[in-house]
Amino acid sequence: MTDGRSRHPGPRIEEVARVAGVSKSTVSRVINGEKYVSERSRQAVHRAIALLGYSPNHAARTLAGSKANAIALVISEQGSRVLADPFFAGVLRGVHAELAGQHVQLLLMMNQPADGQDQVAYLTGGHVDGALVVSLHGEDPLPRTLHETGLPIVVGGRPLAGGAVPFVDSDNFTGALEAVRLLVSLDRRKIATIAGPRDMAVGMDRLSGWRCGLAEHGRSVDLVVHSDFTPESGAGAMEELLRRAPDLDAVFVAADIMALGALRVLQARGYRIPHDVAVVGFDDSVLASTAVPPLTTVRQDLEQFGRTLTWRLLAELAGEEKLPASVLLPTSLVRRVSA
Amino acid sequence: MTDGRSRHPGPRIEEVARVAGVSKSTVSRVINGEKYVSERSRQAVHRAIALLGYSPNHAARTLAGSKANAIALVISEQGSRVLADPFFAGVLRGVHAELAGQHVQLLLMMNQPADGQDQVAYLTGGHVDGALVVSLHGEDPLPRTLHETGLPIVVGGRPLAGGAVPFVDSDNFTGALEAVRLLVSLDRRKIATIAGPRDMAVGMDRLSGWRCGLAEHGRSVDLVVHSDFTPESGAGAMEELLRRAPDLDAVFVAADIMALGALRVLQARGYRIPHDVAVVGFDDSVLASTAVPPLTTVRQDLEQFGRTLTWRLLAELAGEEKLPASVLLPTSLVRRVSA
DNA sequence: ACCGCATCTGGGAGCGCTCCCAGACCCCGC
DNA sequence: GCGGGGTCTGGGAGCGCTCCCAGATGCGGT
Repeated sequence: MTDGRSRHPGPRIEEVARVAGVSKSTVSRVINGEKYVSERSRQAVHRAIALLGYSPNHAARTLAGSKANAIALVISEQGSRVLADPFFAGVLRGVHAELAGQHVQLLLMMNQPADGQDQVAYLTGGHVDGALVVSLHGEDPLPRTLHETGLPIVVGGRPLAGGAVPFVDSDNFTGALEAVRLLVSLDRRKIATIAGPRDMAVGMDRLSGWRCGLAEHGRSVDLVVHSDFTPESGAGAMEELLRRAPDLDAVFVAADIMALGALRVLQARGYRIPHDVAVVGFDDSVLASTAVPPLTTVRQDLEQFGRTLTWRLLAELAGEEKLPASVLLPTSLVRRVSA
Repeated sequence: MTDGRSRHPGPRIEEVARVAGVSKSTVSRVINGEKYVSERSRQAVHRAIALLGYSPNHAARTLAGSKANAIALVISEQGSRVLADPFFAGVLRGVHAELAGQHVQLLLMMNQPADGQDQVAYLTGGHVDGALVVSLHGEDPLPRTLHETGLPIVVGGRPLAGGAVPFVDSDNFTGALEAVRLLVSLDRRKIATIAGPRDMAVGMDRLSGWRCGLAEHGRSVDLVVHSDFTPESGAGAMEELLRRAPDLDAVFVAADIMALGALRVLQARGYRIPHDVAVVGFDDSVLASTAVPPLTTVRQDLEQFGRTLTWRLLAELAGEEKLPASVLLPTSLVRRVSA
């Protein structure tokens, strides 16, 4: 059962050419969308392709041509930090959608601690035309390293490790800012935050938004506890906040998953939500709508994230000019019960 | 910045041959681990490869050879059912680990409703040597379709759509069985279950385990409500169970994520856990340890799942004989507070 | 001594494309 | 009329490998 399908199945370009009554050069031009092909030939080729069910051989194109017709999706799990799951599938769906009909293969690579050098070598070795690097750990050196080799890359999530690496990210700052503005408009006086870790841009940007939102109303920005995107640490952070300010009346939590822990602690302490303490999360994950009470949160569109990431890379590969160095995607406040 | 890296960077096989003082045929043999190469030549080639930093050109190997040196990871999201996220990243990590050092590219494809036929054509078109099909929807026809074309595939999760398609799955049946045995040993008299949907093998297998566990003690297997792996539906199912049997004293919930909803309903109704009602979940997701109270659950090792999936496919591609048609991976009970 | 077989080696065809070059044809301006 | 473009076309080299074939060498059995 292992094979039976011989060498390379299906018709070759030669055959398409014969059926279409043109040369294989012309067929190649049609496939690659070049100009200088008459409408007549183009039609004939398309008909022949459809008739024969022709699909170009990827390896041959890559070998003969000057591009690899493939991009890599690199998932960089720097250190022990594990990729946040919900994030992943959503983005992936977007990437795939954007790639549809592009004759571009999507190669998957995970950056395991061991194979740092190998991976760079592989990526810059001409196997791919560019890479999408999804790295939640902001100081991961990989994006910069790759960018410096000249390989076109786009990073998902703002890299902290500087350089002029193009990236796509959700507008975490503005999302947080609007969350705070909502809390202010609800007349909350003492607004705390449970922030993400300091070495992740996503955490820091949300923290900045919170700070700005308070600063623009002349409020104090003291009530910050850093945490690490797990429910336990969210609970721990909430406990500390309550110790420091038992009379707080609002918390902006930098991730729904942490908000779950915070909610639990608040309720255990007898705070009513949102009456005593208003809570706003971030992400609008599946957890938000099913929390008790349902969580008001900041939504980011992960599929859009993936699409944009891919679009940006493909545009660069297509040689487009004047591309934005980076893109911030809008977030939106989803109002539920907790605030 | 778009290029500068010329056609195909790095040394060719010819150059390795020159440096090693052998012919390129011999280098090729070494790379592919063929026999009939003297130890002397082998060493020389390895040294030359290391010296030059040579890495074989994937496209050329594929074009010249009779295999594609790539496998596909197909994520089949049949219908509107969205791939369960936590599942995904874990499995992926395992797949990648198993592939390390194998000179095999991992291609990612998602089966979007639109492109069913294209995808089959692509997969059977010689671009890949085999495929890993991860499909949570048991009646998805894709695994069977692919298998019938003769393309070597392994399915992650037992397919319901019959055929003799090789698969790897967690031993959901035994996991559920042991969960029930635990509940029985705790002297619970009225053990209900919140099951998964009927069209997913993962749901049905866990249900069977529950049934068997009760049957072996002559208990009734009436208290079943089907649900769909979301917290809301878990809550709804719990409500219905309580309506039917307010005096139940244990629930086996077929997924942690549903257990969250069930826990909430039980507590809202004033049931103490585990005192009044014991709850056992499944998956040991991150949610389980942080639930209140921490959830006793059945653990499946997702990374192992991915590794096994990949191992099975690679073994088949290597022409290994006597491979098991399918593999069930052990699960283990994780005892926490809820039961 | 011979033949066989297993072991090791190099040469060269060719995988299916893309890209370059040369040429045919047209329409324009002078 | 003729030259200089732009448009369209086909032929063929060659991308970097693998695989086949032919040959060279060694070692056993008869």
